[in-house]
Amino acid sequence: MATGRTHRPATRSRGIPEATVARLPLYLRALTALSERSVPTVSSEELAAAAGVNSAKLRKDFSYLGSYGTRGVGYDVEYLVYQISRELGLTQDWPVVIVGIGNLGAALANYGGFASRGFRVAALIDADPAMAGKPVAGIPVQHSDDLEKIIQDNGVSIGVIATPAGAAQPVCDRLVAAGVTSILNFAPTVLTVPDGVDVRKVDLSIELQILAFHEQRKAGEEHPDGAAPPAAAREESDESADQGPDGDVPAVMPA
Amino acid sequence: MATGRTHRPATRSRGIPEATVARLPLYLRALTALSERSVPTVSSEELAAAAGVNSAKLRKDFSYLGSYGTRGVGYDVEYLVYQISRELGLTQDWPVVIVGIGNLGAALANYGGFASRGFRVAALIDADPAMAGKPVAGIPVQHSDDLEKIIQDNGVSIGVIATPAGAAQPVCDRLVAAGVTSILNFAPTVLTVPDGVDVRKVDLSIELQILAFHEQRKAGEEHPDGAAPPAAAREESDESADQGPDGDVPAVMPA
DNA sequence: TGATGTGAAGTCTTTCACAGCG
DNA sequence: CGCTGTGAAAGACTTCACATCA
Repeated sequence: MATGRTHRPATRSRGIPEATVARLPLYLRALTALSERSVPTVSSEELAAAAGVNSAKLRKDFSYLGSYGTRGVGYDVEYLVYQISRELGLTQDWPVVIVGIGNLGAALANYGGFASRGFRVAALIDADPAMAGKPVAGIPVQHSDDLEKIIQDNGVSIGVIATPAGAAQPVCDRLVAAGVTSILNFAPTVLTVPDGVDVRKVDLSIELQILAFHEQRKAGEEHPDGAAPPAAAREESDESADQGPDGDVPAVMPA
Repeated sequence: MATGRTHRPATRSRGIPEATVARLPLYLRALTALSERSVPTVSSEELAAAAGVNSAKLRKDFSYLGSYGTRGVGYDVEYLVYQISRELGLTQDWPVVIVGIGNLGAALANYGGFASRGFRVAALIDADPAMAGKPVAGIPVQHSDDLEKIIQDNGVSIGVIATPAGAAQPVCDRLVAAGVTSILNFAPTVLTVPDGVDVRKVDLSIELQILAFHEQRKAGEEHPDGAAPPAAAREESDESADQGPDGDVPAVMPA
């Protein structure tokens, strides 16, 4: 998931497994929906279904947080929402900067889910002087010359990189030097950061390639030519989360 | 709601571990960069560094594909590019539809990495009649009434959902019914699909929350001192470190 | 000689299955 | 009685370390 390139070992966080941390937002979303419907309690079974995981996993996950349920009853929705929010650090405000206000950066700036939970777009930064001052999603774009000052003035510790691949590492370096310790990278490139800095990547291209891999398999197994199909051609489904790096590769095809 | 959730057994595809599949695109990207620089061969060490993984992992990953290296020398770049491309199914054309042409959908449509590698945006679909006919990224948006026909006419098996959360499941259902078997979901919601359909999700909000979790820990563990110094990125102790002080204020929850 | 390929060991994650509490 | 919480078992993934071979 993240952290310095210098392969960091198991980054267990305060005893909570990374896999569990990655699911907490999922649970939180499901719980929030229940909360809005004024549902008072949920069983692990119900909540698990809503979050798309199995109930044993969910209970195990929650066990890392503490014993927040009631046997024979389930979990108190409001209480759990609060506990998970706190665990995730969402009870505080996180100013975020987005660097690279192109199509994607602008879409991210406009994305509602951003501001929704503790995250606040503190500034938009772009290297193009022509963009400076132009408002995007109601926020004026600032020039990257002022990146360091912007980070410091706003106490930003989370940065989102939505620049072209080539600009990503330099931007990353500047963000880190200015004090950013968490980066969400949308550029199709691997970022190198010092220890203590977390990087998560989101990469359309990688996700598509993974889908293509499975898709190819399905096609191959479905109707195996004219022979008898090996069992049924099913499997997998479910959903997944995760990050994904990489990005650009023309299809070459030597012999 | 068929939650065919009954544990899908395999997490492996054709003997290739899922974790490995997820890294192949990374290797491919690194290899392509080398190829463009006309580098003839790479060692596992070099390639691993470029892809941001460790060399043992990379060698193990490649071992699932076959023995494509030469002892004492390394891997032939062009040959590996081809082998991985083939394994990922990138030697064929994958028509893709994007449903939901809002800020994000439009950004995705414009994203170059899309078309670059075997993936081709076959159609853009939106529910807003006002969008119909309007070209985005040079492709005219079509109305969702015609979704099924569009899927079938173009032989689409991969769909990208960039609609608001509420529309995602219905759109997903229609895509699947029309023949789509792989879905990349950008909507912040859990999709339920029948077995045999793959879903991968990309969720900004979840990624940020995961970062916030770690960020919060850094701040708390830093120097159990006063305020947290920004610039100096402290590192997290690797390994174990089970003990996370984090004596957060025992929270009382909101009623 | 030098780097791959790979059993084996180690670590993390998921799942099972049931004790135990409300 | 129902559902949580959790040891224990199973499984997946990573890392080690070295035999192996070009």
